[in-house]
Amino acid sequence: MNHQADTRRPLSRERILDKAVALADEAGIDSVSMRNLAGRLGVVPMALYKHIANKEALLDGMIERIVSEIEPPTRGTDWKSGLRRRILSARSSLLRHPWASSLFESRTAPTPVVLDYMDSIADTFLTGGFPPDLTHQIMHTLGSRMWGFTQELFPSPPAPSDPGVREQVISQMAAHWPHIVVVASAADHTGEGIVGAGCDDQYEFEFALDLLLDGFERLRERRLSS
Amino acid sequence: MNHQADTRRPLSRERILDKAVALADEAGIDSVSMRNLAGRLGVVPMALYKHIANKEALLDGMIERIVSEIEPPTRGTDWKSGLRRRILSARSSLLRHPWASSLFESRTAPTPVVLDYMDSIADTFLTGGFPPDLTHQIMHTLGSRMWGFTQELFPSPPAPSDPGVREQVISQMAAHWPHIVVVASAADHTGEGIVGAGCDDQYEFEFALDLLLDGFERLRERRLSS
DNA sequence: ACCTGAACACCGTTCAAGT
DNA sequence: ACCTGAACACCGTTCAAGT
Repeated sequence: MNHQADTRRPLSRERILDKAVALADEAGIDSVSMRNLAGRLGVVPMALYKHIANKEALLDGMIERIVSEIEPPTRGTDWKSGLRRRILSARSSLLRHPWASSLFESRTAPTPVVLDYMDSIADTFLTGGFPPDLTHQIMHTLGSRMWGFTQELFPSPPAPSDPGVREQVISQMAAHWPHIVVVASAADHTGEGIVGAGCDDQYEFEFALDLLLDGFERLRERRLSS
Repeated sequence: MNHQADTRRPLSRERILDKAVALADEAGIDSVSMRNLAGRLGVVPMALYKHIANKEALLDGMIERIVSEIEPPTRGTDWKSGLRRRILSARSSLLRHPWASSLFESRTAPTPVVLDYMDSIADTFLTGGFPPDLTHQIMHTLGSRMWGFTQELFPSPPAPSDPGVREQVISQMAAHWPHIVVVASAADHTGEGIVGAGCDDQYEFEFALDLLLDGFERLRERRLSS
């Protein structure tokens, strides 16, 4: 038994979720299997099933842990800065656990904790003067950015450390996809301008978030004035 | 052999991908396993490995099929309407295969076909007068909407067909999450206004897309005039 | 009440062998 | 050159049995 299993403490939902999150942080989400997790807890796989219905429930429980870390809404601010702050808090919560955003994407049914968060976001808009139908549309528009993440579909290859090799990779890419290379090299807010290195995810996230929030504000003004 | 395997035709990458797409359409992406797929082709699992490196390569090949269905760029239009048209074409391509967007989300490394598409999107912006750094930022902002989909994180439970039961579910939800119910019921562009039924995904997608495109245009004007 | 052992029906992938 | 058989190291989950 090389995982120092603590067989004295009894198993519990809490202890299982703690270990699941720790295991995912340490070895990636793929290593969170019922069997492996049980092994880490010094227990036979079936022992888990007395505390957690099945694997889906385990994953939902892990999501719950992440969502619980998000800052509660701050009262007394305008909708825009309050929301901005809260979403950036959700983001930092997600960033602490690199597996979290892909797990989020894979879930289909929302749990109560997830609904609580969405309810409070809806409340922020409604209280901020957005009519319900507009709130509906802009919440769809916000999408996963409500949880502080975006799908990273743009290629950011692990840039080779050797500058010569890197140069070569870039020129090979440029032969096939010249516009991608131009655009990828133009992330000049870090002052580097190198493919796969000059892109600051936090900057990009806030850029997109602010574009959306400004867009929402404009729609709200248009509604209120008509 | 109840899957009418055609043992006369030789196996090929094309034939494997055809069957994989058909299998996913018919039985869901989870049923696309190397073993099950091989069975449908009347062949032993290992036979696939002579034509496709591994499961990852199979999934990448399936993505390729989807991306190939997207309309090529139309020359002679302004960047905005050309892009809008192309993205909506990507969307209809994705909608033909319900498993496609979640498969997209799961991929990490872009294939050449994927890079081709992104290169042509970048080209559209650059040719349309966007400087490279702004193009970089707005392509991040566009995110998965470039491919015609958004994560559906808003709860849309399968609405019970019985109106009485439905009424009851809604009032139970309203007890815990009143704002969600208000907002979900407000999708009045279909004239229904019922949770889980009144929401038109295509309308929501176009709403969000247009908000983004308008935002991009405004940023471009600001740059050009400064 | 809580944990265990053995089993079932699956995975992706390897290796050496067949034709 | 292309396909096969057997095996390895895994999955999630069931059931009946132990303490």
